[in-house]
Amino acid sequence: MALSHAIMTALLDEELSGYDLMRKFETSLGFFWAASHQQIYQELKGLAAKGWLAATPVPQEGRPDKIHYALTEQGRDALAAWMHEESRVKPGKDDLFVKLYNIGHGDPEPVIAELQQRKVLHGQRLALYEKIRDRHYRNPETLSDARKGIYLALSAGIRQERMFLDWCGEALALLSQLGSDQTK
Amino acid sequence: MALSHAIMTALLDEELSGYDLMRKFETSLGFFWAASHQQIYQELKGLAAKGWLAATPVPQEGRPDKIHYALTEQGRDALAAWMHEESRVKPGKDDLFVKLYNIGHGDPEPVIAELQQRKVLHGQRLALYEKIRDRHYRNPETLSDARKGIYLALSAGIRQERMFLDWCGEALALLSQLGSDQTK
DNA sequence: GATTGATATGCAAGTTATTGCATATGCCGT
DNA sequence: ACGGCATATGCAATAACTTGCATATCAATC
Repeated sequence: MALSHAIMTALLDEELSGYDLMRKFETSLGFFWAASHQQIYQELKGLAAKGWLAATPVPQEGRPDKIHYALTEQGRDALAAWMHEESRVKPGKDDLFVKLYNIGHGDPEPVIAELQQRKVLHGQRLALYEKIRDRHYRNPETLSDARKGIYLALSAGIRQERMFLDWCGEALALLSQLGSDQTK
Repeated sequence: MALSHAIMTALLDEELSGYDLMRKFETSLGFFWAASHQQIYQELKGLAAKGWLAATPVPQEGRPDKIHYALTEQGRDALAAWMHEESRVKPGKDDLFVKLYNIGHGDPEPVIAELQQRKVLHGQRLALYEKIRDRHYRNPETLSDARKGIYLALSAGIRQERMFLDWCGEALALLSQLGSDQTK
């Protein structure tokens, strides 16, 4: 249950609403942690009930009222304690790899098509991440401690996208041969 | 629900028991799809009930009886149809990246320690995967279609491990500076 | 004028995955 | 003799996550 800790981490320096958090998870945090708005709102309630977050309703005009969440002392302590626990890793899951295992037993076309889509997708993401790095994280050594951590997460994202992009190239090259000398 | 399809893919060429599958998921298939034995046994029951797998009890002496599962015609059809569906991707989740975001607000020691562990882990995995590649997948172009797919999955694994290993190096280099000029 | 999209939060039901336990036998080492 | 490990399958409870729906207002677009 580390979604709670990801949320608390996002609240280290600023108060945010569920909606704000949702957008954070769609962009920066989302590079390595996916969460839907339903999950976030539920988790926020749970964390507030536990006393790790403090909820403050913020009335608004012209748009729906929102609720600001802030880290409490207890929340900070819990987060600090969590830093000493062993990290949990859930490897990703991707149908495409299962399909690759399957490719000898049927039409390889859909897999090739998907690989081409992925190549485009990862190319776009790579460009985006590199843009962010070039704008805000030019010289990693000179960054503040907090920003060094963020830079490293970004760097992992960049490396991953580039890796996947290269691999798409290899896969398409190898499978195009296969596509051509197959009878079907 | 693509675990079912991963299982069926493993049964394309051979009958296997739940236990056999479990070991496959711990090794080769496990490179990109994680599943516990509880999940596998449950899924097998479901697939047999659906008619996609045929279960055959195999009495044994000296050890517990087992159940062999084989793909049925229906199962093959379902798998072929699934190949045309859009792939689902679940990105992985890793506490370590959340902790990196957190690193400006406390003791960076545990994160550095974990990075060192990861470096070793990914180094070992990389060596293992490369050994397999060098033994069985030397010349990708000359492989059969089915094995080309498996080679590509392996190649992705190798690239990922190498990428992560390199990144660990970058992270440790950057964070060692941080560790030294911090007062605490 | 009507649809779409952004803002903002939430319930309910279902699926998927994890954790912990349970059983039963045989082999291997000490 | 006894503990631990491999073989082999499974149940039950909980946690985590997805899917579909619901509400309400304002701004912008067609």
